[in-house]
Amino acid sequence: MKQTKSRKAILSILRNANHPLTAMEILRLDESSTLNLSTIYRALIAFEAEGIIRKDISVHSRDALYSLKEEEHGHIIECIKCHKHVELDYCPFDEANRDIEKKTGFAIEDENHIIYGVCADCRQEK
Amino acid sequence: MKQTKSRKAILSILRNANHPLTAMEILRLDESSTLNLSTIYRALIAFEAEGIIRKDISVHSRDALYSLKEEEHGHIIECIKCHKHVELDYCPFDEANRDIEKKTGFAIEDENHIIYGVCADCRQEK
DNA sequence: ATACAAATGCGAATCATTTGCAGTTAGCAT
DNA sequence: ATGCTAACTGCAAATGATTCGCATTTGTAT
Repeated sequence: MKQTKSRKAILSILRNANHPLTAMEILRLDESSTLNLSTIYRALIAFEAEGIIRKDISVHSRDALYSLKEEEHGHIIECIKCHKHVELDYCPFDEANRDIEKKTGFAIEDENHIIYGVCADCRQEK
Repeated sequence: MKQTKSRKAILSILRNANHPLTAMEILRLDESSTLNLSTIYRALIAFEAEGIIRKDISVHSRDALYSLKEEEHGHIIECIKCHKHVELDYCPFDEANRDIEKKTGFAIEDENHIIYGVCADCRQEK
């Protein structure tokens, strides 16, 4: 995989953002305005194949979200009523994932970083 | 919400299938060949709003998967290399989800029915 | 420096999903 | 039963994120 200016810029944008980004957001966050959408998509595909980044798709929107993979990861909890996001700074699924690995032989990647639920506020309104 | 022939047919197809379906698959599984894709999509949106069905989107394909919500639910484990699907007939996240609920006040919906990993075969090939 | 595979930019193609609109129904009230 | 109306449907066209073809450029190994 070649180290190009575009790819460095994309990684840097992902690194600086503290939340997952869409391809379009990466385009807009590029200060030099030199990135091309196709290039971004192709780079993201390459990064994902390398295991450098993660791709998430929220059920409520059509576009994919990309974020750097880091050793420690948390999760985003999204309210299915008001779409509010709350961050969880640890992974509560480690144990369950190890259990699945034992039972299925799969090496679980824990790629589902968006957890859905109804937040306390929306629960009360009911 | 009106009970129409189309909607009954769609629910019946979802009920008979023992795995999540795309809108196109529902169309093809309609024996009477009377369903229309737009109708299917609109019905699925309505069902989802009612909380009757669940919508999943795999990171590796472009189309959404729909399945009836049932009291007991399992998960699909998808290999990120060969895209093979394996079904898990129970939910390994109950405990973790209860933990998140306690910590955040969210009522977790456990909507991520697709779990990603690398299957035993693909792990060996490496 | 040279060479060649990999990456890029542009526009055009894909294709699941949505939408507009005119015609049809379910289901409630009379 | 009958009528009414909002909800539903069918069709074709629009949408919009993502992908692709191809000619050109660039990174890096030799």
